[in-house]
Amino acid sequence: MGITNGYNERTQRFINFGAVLWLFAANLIENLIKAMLRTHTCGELRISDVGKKVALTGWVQKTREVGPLFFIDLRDRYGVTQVLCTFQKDGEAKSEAQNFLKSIGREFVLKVSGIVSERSSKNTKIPTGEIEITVQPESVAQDIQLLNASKVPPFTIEDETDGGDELRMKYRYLDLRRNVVRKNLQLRHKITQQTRTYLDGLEFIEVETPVLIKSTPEGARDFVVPSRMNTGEFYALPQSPQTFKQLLMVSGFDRYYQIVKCFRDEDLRADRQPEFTQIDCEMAFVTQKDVLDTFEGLIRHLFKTVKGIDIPELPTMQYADAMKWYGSDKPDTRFEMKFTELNDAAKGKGFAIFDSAELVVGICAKGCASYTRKQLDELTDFVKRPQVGAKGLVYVQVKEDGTYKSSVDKFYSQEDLATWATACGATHGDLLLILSGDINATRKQLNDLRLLMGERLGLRDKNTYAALWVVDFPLLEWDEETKRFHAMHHPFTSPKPEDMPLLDSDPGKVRANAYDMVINGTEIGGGSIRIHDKGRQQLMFQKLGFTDEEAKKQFGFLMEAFEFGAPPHGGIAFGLDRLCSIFGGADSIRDFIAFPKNNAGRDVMIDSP
RNA sequence: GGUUCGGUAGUUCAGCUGGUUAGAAUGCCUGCCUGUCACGCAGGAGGUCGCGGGUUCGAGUCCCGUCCGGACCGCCA
Repeated sequence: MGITNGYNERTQRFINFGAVLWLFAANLIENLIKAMLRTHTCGELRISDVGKKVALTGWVQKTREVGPLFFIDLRDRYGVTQVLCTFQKDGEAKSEAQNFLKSIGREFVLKVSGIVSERSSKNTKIPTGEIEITVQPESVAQDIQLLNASKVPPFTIEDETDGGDELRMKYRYLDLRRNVVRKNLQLRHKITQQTRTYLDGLEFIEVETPVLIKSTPEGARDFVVPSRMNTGEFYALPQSPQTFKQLLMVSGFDRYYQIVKCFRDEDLRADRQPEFTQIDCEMAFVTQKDVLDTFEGLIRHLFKTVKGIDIPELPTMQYADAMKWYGSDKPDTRFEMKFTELNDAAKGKGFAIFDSAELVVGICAKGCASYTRKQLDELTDFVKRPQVGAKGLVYVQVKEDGTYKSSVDKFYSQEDLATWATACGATHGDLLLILSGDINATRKQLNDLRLLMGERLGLRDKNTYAALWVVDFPLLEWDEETKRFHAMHHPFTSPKPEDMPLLDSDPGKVRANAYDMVINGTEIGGGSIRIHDKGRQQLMFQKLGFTDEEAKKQFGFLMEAFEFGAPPHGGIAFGLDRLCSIFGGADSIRDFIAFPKNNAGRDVMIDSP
């Protein structure tokens, strides 16, 4: 039922009440329609409504004049309805009504009153295509009411707009009139609404936390807000409500969530905005498994209710395996093309580059043996770009006749190459692509190449979804710049108890009770089981290089709270914008945000900052 | 901070090795058209080739600088 249907059905029944009342009723409708701006939306009238007197409002999508026929496509967010006014063809000068209609331009705002009629020529492409609203030429002045004129819009308000990104951002309010962008925001609405439904069903409570808080030393740069009442002092905007949600656990809220804006003052990307929205969640008295189960449930619920898709149970992958097999902590598992490490097979044959490499690792691109020299050079150029940073690329073509052709034939026999091919699972017609060098850098480079090949081979279909958990992240990460360890997730993440002894001897090896949810190669959410013990939290701060004083100044409130009966707890936060873009099949999150910022963090519409 | 691609009509773009008056599509304006719906047909208007400098007989085109936009690297606990 449409938003205005209630009135109309009642009225319509009234009309049919009896012949005696007919005139009275017709009069009443006439007056009601005059008083109301609209009785229906532009998307709801059907063949069954023929004969009704209605009033519609909306924007002029387009006008068409075909001899004495004058068509107007009237658009609102519900759809498009055609309006028709038929003039007599008498060869006389144009009537006032005709001139008025001709003066109506795109995006003018109209109220149109008229009779729903069956079209003599129907349009099967739109839901309202069987009907049109007819207006008599002599009543145009009363029935087509100009509510507001419009300048000619700078780009077409159509699904396939002619407008470029820059212009669309400057006139974002016009861009938002387009179906595609509006649908993205409706998708976002549905995701947040279903998130609330799911979490509410599990006794989660949505609690708002403050936006003016204090600066944190670790993590991204903070946005800062000067305080008028405390001269020279500043608030920071939250990068996440992390400490507050943990305090809510201490308060006994037990299950909290919040769909909340967060702020990070870092450079932007297609999937990164300085202000973004998280689905922020925390639970008390839970193990890691409880958290994973609960939020795997959320994501399955969203796929089901929003996309109508039943996704399979989420596999779990160790961080170490993700790095080894995919060279990334957010593997795109829509396709295999796993890494094969070739150190044993490739070293010791006199090829200095491989011999001196920490890692020799390859992937098998199915059916790509026929790549030309030019295509292979292109791949080499790709990995040698500064953004990827490889020194070179070794390839092995497994020819259809079972012979091997490689860029390192000088050093390796056909038998050597056969060993590689077998290890990589390559058969006739496949192409091995091999990189070597420092272990972390090489994995990262091969990851870039793997994603490129996946793209080329059409293995990254936007309508296919592969979700998984990546678990057992390292607790700490060495920072070359500051020459110290810092928290990979955040300083409140609990180490795995069995790895605690390593904290002194080999801190980089300590694993954390931390996990990410990854969909199609995008990190969609991440969280951890937290430390809830003051002593252990203090120890963590020490390991991170905080003095006791600094720790107390920064996080004294949290550690003091831990002294008042903090329950074991853990949680997760999802990036709502990214989730929306994945559900919408887009690479950029910008079209899922009503008013996004550009590459330079600028809002070009309001011209700020 | 860096890499890279782009900036030409209202808009999206083409414009070769530097060479006459810078083109197309679409939008806009005018006229015609009795069933259009990406209507059709005929005509018309519309340009500081982002900006500044340089090379040259001559620059939209080449060079340098700069501004703006996109993608990426660094960064993003």
